[in-house]
Amino acid sequence: MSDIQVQDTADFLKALGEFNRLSLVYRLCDCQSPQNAMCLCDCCSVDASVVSRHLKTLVQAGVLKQEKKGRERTYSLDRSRVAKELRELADRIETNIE
Amino acid sequence: MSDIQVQDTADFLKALGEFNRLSLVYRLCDCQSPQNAMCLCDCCSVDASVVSRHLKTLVQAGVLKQEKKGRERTYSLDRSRVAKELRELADRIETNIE
DNA sequence: GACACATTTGCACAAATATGCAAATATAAG
DNA sequence: CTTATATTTGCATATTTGTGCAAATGTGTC
Repeated sequence: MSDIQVQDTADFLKALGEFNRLSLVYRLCDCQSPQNAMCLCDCCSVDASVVSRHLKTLVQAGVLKQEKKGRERTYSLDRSRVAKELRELADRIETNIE
Repeated sequence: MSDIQVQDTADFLKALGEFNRLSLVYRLCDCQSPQNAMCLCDCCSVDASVVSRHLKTLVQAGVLKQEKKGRERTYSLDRSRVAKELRELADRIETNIE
């Protein structure tokens, strides 16, 4: 496994491994439609600018998808992508190479 | 989901979300028997004391199991625990609550 | 264009983190 | 007990990261 692959996976996990960001993810987990940033602010008690930055981090890590809707931007979980990544890691770790 | 549960999961992911620590995990992935710290030093080019600290972090996060063997300490992946945690998260994220 | 609202960015700062080195500790072997 | 080896800890430090506030930007509405 190349260093770059390891780094990519580490970055993906790091994006999820912070309290406020994971709270945002769980919050979006329960939403059927994309949500805008203002709405997502409710779930963590930090400044809107901080939420904006966390959302950006999650988009860059491939956890969220972003859409422009007029003056708002809406966010939704990339459910299949995140689940796939986590399951691949789980499989890799559980498999004891003989 | 309680704040404490979110924090625990975030801490677990954060432990995995660092290059050298994830390298250690992948390295142990390919080992059938527990390895000592000196041996594990090979896989990341940092001081032994740094490896020691990373291993401690991973043990505290429940990723690794530690055993004392004479003057060495050996480490092994808690494969089932890690896989279970990752799969639970994957399931939660993939499931769109109707 | 003027205004309102949503979001991002620049800046400053505190806290957390990763790191290396040297010293301390633990323990096996002689 | 002394020595050698494995690991941890204390300390200093550079870097990264999370945060808030104010200003800037983008965009719809009047």
